[in-house]
Amino acid sequence: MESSCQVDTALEILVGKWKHKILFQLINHDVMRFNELKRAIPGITQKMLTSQLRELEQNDIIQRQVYPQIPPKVEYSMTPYGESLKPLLDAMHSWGSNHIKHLDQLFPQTNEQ
Amino acid sequence: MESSCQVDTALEILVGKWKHKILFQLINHDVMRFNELKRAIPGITQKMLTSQLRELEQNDIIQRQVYPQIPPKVEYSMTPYGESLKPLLDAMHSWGSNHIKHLDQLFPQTNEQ
DNA sequence: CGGCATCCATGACGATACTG
DNA sequence: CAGTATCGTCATGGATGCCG
Repeated sequence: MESSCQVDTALEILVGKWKHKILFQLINHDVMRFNELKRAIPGITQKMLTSQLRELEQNDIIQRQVYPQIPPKVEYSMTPYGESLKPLLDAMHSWGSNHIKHLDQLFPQTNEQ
Repeated sequence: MESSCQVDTALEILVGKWKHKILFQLINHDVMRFNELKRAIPGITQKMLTSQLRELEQNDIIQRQVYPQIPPKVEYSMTPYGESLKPLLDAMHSWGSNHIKHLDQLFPQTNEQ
């Protein structure tokens, strides 16, 4: 286990343009259905939502509960283990917010989105 | 300043397959020259190293010191502000390491690299 | 030594249509 | 409702060559 950089491991869970947004929703809502997530994350396509959910599920970050009925019903929620990501996400959010301010001090003119 | 997700901001500093490896080196070495970094990060190309260093510099994470001499000498180091990333990187590394173990418990057979 | 310019491969991501 | 399948696009990253 080369300890050089398990940062990659953590990053792989979070990058992808959508994963952390999905997690943000699930952390704050406990349980959400597929379309509920889709509605909550503007711009995401079914394809992306599906694939990202699958990856998060495979990493035991979220869990998927299927109700075999018509119409189908699928619920997503954080796993207990997945909750361990919250402090990290909070820390990143916090650092990110501060970074915006920092850049603002450095370049007062520019407006970074 | 929509607070929905400044996680992106933090991620943008760290993703890119190389940025956090560069930071890892600079955090542990104080000052490094261009080729020193290149040697320390197996597989990286000049192009990538250059571009990533530029981006980190623009975000005030690292600083670049040029010595106008022949042959050229350029030194890179963390900025004081850049040091504020260290706790975050440590937390990510720590979580990542633990995640490897966690996956190992879930899927004892598989060997994730 | 420390770059920059150019070209190219890959895969992440998006748009759209179809299905149980 | 919650997907799968297919196709297209574009940014990221890689290989190579030239330069002060």
